[in-house]
Amino acid sequence: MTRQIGFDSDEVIGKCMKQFWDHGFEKTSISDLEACTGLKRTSLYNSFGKKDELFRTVIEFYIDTQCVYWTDILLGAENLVEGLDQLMSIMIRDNFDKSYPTGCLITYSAAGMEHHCDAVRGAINRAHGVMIEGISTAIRRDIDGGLLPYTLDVNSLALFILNHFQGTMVLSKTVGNKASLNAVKEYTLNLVRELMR
Amino acid sequence: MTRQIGFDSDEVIGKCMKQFWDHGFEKTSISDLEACTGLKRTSLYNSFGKKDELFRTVIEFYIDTQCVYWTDILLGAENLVEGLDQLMSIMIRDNFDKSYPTGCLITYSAAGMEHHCDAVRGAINRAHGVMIEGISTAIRRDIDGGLLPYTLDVNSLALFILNHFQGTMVLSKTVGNKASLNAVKEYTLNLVRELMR
DNA sequence: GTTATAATGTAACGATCGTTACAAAATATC
DNA sequence: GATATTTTGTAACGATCGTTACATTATAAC
Repeated sequence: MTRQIGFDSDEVIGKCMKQFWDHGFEKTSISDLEACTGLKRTSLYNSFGKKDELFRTVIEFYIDTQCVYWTDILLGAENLVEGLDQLMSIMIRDNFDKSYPTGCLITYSAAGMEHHCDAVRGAINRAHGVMIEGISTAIRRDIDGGLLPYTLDVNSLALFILNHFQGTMVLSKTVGNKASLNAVKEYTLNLVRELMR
Repeated sequence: MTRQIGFDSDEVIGKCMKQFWDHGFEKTSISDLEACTGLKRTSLYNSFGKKDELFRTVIEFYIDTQCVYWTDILLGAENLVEGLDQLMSIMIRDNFDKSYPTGCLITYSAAGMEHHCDAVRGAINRAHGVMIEGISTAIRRDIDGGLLPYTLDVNSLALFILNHFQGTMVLSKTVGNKASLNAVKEYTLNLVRELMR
């Protein structure tokens, strides 16, 4: 009975995500979003609401793709150390892959936490929650397998690892050097290995 | 021969610093700076140049006060572990002190690195450099004192510690909880303690 | 007190921002 | 093919942005 929408929603969200990821919320204008999606602002507003709401949708999309991509690597490995090694290597590699934005959309957004509306702040917190949950699952699996002591505080170790991730996402903006970040990686890996004895 | 300036320069820079620290570069308008300093835009432009240039000056001021405040704590302690323990505790405490902005001006600015001009990017890098230098000095002191092995790679350990700092500055925006961040701190401290054996 | 110089105050500039009103074009149902 | 409905395109809205031109006020040197 009516005209059908002429674009794939996920594809558009993906393009917006890349734009926000690259330039941040403030520095991405509606005109930028028009340019990167090929759509007119009216279509964007009709389908995704205001800039705030679109950004929230973008973060959810980021969680469903990027965060899940990361936790899948972590959980696809034999054990925590193996998974961390792979994941951190990939994070560093991707940060120097010019075809993708540097850093992390969530890290960037969390740094400007106060400027966002409740819904966006909720999404940012959810992203951290997803990462913590993925890491915690990997830790618990190793505890159950007898690789890590059952006395270990899962939450705080998971937060330590997330702390490392966030730090690396910041440093990859200033340290233009893969080797240095890989050296940092080794320290964190060694720490986890120590826990296994 | 001419009218004298009617304000203390450092005091004004300090007020601008707090504003940028709290709200970031983009979200701080010239009107905001007028409001927080009590000066008119003309005076700000006359004394400090354009927004970019003022921001650069603010970052230098941040280095000379905040970064030096941190490295002084690190170097004022008996050894690296002691210094790190004190410094991290103070960082966490200050992040929850409502009378001061949360997080770190440099972390925030580094996250949006690409949007800044060359001069500002240079200042951000210099800030990281100052921190690395401070940490490295503390490490070398322990090596010289026989507390740490002389085979230790100073640069990468310093970067690992800075990585931890940056992570914590990000997480303090989402983790509204001192105890969690202190638990993370303990992991990093234990790692450094392990290096001493 | 006159004069030169610089700080301050007022007001506006053009540009860009997010958002919306409204007309035009397109398509599924009848 | 006519009708209803929704997407698209055009254009503008008011607000705010960083910046500047210019008049005014204040002060040091003569």
